[in-house]
Formats: sequence, C-alpha cells, structure tokens
Amino acid sequence: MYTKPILLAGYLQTTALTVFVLNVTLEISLWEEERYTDGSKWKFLEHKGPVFAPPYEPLPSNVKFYYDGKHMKLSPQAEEVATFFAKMLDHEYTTKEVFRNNFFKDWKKEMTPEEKSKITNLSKCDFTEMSEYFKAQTEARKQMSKEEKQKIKEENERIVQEYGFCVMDNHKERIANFRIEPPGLFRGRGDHPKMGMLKRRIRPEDVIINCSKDSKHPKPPPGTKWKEVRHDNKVTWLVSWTENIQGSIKYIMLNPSSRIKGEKDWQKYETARRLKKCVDQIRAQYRDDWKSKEMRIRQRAVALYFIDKLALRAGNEKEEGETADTVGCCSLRVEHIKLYPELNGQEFVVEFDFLGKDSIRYYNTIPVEKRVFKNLQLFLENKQPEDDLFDRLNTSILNKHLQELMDGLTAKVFRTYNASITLQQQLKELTSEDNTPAKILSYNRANRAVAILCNHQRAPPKTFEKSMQNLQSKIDAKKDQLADARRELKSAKADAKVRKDEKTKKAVETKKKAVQRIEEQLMKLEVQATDREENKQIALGTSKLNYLDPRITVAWCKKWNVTIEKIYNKTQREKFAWAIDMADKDFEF
DNA sequence: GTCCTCACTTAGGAAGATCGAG
DNA sequence: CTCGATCTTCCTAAGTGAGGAC
Repeated sequence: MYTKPILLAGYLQTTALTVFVLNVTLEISLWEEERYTDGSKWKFLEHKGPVFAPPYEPLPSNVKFYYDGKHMKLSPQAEEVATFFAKMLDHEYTTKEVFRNNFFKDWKKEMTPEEKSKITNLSKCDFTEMSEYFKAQTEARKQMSKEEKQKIKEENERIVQEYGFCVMDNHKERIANFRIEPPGLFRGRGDHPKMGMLKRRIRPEDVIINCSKDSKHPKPPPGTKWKEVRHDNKVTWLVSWTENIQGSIKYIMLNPSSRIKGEKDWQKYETARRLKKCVDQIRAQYRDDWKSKEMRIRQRAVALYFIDKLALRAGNEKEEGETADTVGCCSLRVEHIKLYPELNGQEFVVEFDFLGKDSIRYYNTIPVEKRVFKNLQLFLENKQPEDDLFDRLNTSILNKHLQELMDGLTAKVFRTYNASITLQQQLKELTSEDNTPAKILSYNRANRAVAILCNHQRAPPKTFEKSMQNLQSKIDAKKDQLADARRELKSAKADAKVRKDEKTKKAVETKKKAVQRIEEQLMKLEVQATDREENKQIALGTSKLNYLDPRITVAWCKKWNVTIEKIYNKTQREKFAWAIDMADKDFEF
C-alpha cells in the first residue's frame, strides 16, 4: 500500500504535480533516503528464495516406451529425458535434424550402459504412448470439477503469497519470475545450432542467493545448500544460476510494477527525450560525416543513419555456431543488402533482407540519399557476400561515439526516441472528435505505425481467416438488421403522418433510436474488422510495453476523454503507474 | 583493440483464464 | 451452460551495453 506514494514522491521531484504532496510528506523523506548516489540499488533486501521445479514423477508402468517395436523399461533418468521429447512430439521441432541429433546425443548421456548399447537410433524410438498419456492428463485437467480447479488455484495463490514477493527498502514488491526454469529440451528460435539439447535441472547447489546481510536469509530445501549467499547491493537480482546450454547467467528479478523497474523505465524515456532536443544536430553531424576522408567515420555515419531512419538494432557481434545467424545494423553483411541505382521509378534504392532478433525477417526497400548510396557502393567494393558491410565499425565504437554526442546516448535510445515520437505525431494526425471506437482505432493505428517501424511481427494467428469470416458474417447480419429497422422507421413515420396522435409519435421516436443503436453497433463491428485485418502479422504489444513513453498515451486519453482502461489492461496499468500518476493532458514527449 | 563476464531490457510464442455467442 | 475465440499472463530466449583483464 505504501509503495505507490513513495514511488510518486520520487517523480514529484521533477514534475510539479502538487496534488499528492500533502499526504506523502513522510514518504518523501523516505524517498530522499533511498536515492543512492553511489550506485547502490538498495539497502535492505529480503526474500524467500526461488521455487524449484517439482521433482520428476516416473510414468505409471502401463505407459510404455518401445524401441524397434519392442517394449523397453527405461531407467528413471533416461525416462525423464524421454518424456521431454514425448511432450514435444506434435511440435515441428521434433522433425528437425539438428533438434533430433542434439536431443539424442544428450539423451544418451542420461542412459545406463545397457540402454546406451541398445538404443542406437532415434527413429526406432516410439514415444507415442508417453505422448498420449500426457495429452490425456491435460484433458483430465480441463475436465476437472470447479471445486478441484478452485483448490489448485488456491494452492497456487498460496505459493505466490509466500514466494512471489520480497521486501526491498521498506516496499513489499512483486517478484517477476520466482520459479526456477524446469528442465526440458532447449527451444532456440530460428535455425539454432543448439536446439534439442537437454536443459538440466537446477538444484539449490547451483543457485546464488542475493539479499541483505541484515535480512532473514532464505532457507534452502531440507538437506541441501545454496551455492552461495551474497550481499551485493550494486545489483537488483535476488537469485541467479548458470544455465548449461550457453553458459549464461539467469536471474530472478522484480516485477515491472516495482519501484526499481519503474524508475529505470522512466529514466529510459527521459534519456530519449533528451535525444529529442539534440537529434537535429546529431543528424546534421552524421550527414556531414558521410563526406569524411576516413572510412571508419563514413561507416559510422551511414550505420547511424540506418539506426536513426530505420530503427535498426545496434547489432553486436555473436559467436559463430553458438546461436542462430542473426544480425543488427553493425553486423550487417554484404549479402544482406542490394543496391539499385534505380528501382520502380525511384533513385538510389537499398533493399534490406536479413534475419534480426529472434530470427524475425527484416525486409525493406528504401530510397536513400545519393551520398549514402555512393558510400554503400564503396563499402561493398572487393568484398564477398559473407564479409561485414561495416568492416571498420562495431557497436562499441558506435556507442563510444554516441556517448560523446550526448550523455547516456546509445544506439538503442534511437529506437525508443523514434518509436515514441512517431506515436505522438501519429496520434496528433489521426485522432479526431469522433466516437470512442473510432478514437481507439486511431490509437491502434498510431501504435501500428510504430510496430511496423520497429519490425515487430507475429505469426498470423492460426484461426485468423476463420475469425475474419465470422466477423464479416456478423457485419452482414447487422446490415440486414439495420435495413429492417429503417423500414420499420419509415412505416412508423408514414403512420404518424396520417394519425397524428401521441402514440404514433412515440413509436417513431423509439424506431429512430433503434436505427441509431444498430448503426452504432455496425460501425463498431466494421472498425473492429479493419483493425483486425491491419493487424494480421503485426504485434503491437512489444512497442506498447517497451518503446512508447506511457505518458504520451496517458495524455492522449485525458485529452480525448478515453478511459485509460480502454488502452492499458491491468498489468499495463501497474507497470505504468508512474506515468498514469504523472502525466496530464498537456504532456509532450 | 579484443575478449570475456555480467546485468539488465526486449521479444514472440505457449499456456492459461476469461468472455460471449448460441 | 458449453465451447471456441480472444485476451492476459507466463515463459524464457535473445538482444544491448558496461566494464574489466590482457
């Protein structure tokens, strides 16, 4: 309960929002205490530690595994790993060569010597009984009675209450991911060389706990020990462990609604707003640098132009063979672009075609300025398709340069800035004094413009065509209904003209209202259809959650009298609580 | 510079919960 | 009340970028 006022108090320091000042005087002093200048993230941190994955439950003896058509009883370790595969049997992954090979190699490591000598070919393994068994279990769970479901829900709730919260500097905060990732088969995205590898079970002995010395330390499960308990208040995580696929560290951290995340988020948008103030100058500078005598500066300037204009990601180098082959701006290769001196009546066109983060394809053809084009031709000279386009540049060089142009400026700030400024400008352009659904369509379209800019795609929903058809038939039905209502209105009017009594007059009014209501409903459906069609392959969520300054949205809602609930759901409102409290209708990004 | 480690943000899909039409 | 569609939450992979060792 006291989280919010303290949070607010912090924001009050930079926004002259006086309404809340009176009742948070006490908390302001608390907040002041908590503003660390030495890089500390907290003074006090107490939590209950992570929730571990439930132990493996062996299959009932009637669920059999067959090798080469013959029943084979597997050792518990081998069986557990087999179930991971069985659970994915319907997934495309299990048809992929790389996935199957990686899985089989890791599975064999879990087998007893006898199993290993017998099971030599994955194609001879029959997991269907296991698969059917798990499907039946899922089905059974769905068919449970209301009471049983309620019981499970309550048990889950109890776990959340016990492990889902921590105390950080007097605030009780929600933890984002307090459950340790269960073992399973690694599902990389795109053409990942490690897909199918066994992600091993994490034990308390693998886990590092971070909390304050003076807190009640979390207890490891009976008979176990933590790898380490440390008290590092320069970081925000509560628990960490090293994952075995890439050797990277995983963390348990706080929910986006927490003070520590909210403040960071706010800071991010403030940095982007500072960029707004100097972006013109930076643009002038990189345009000038296109003419530089030095190759490295020209490359830097062209790359920055792409990052700015196309909202490309920075593009760190990646270790070859360890991950899917994806790139960002600085890691673009010759094979990822094509130059057309002329294309479809436009001059100096660049075609981009590459796989970005999560192996999402970026495809775009854009006309660029002649100077950029000439530079690109120069960068391509004497290179092979697999050579780097920007061979004198990497993200570190670029970011060092950006840091000199503005304090806190990095490549990703451009994405945030361009996303937010686009939303603001599109909202201005598209919104008009209209009914609420039309305003919301405008909002979604502005949001969509950003999602397109940032290349946030999604797989078209499997049911997309059908759901479009359903909506269309609803629209047709509504149109018929409207025609009927109009006919009735007409006859009622005619009737009233003849009879001229109160009763028929009233009837006309009623029919008029009915027509209006149906017109409204029809319009709403049509808007919905437009929105859905335009959204087929576009994901709005990512930009909404990570790129758009929420204060723009809050201000828009206030200005146009749209309730915030129409734009942000409960989780989003919690995450953006700071903005909802802070922004008024005149906020400008 | 280059490599490596670490912490943190950003990302799309899967699973689960809720809604609304019939 | 049931079922499929849709919305929300969960999950965890995949990025960014700072900083330190050499």
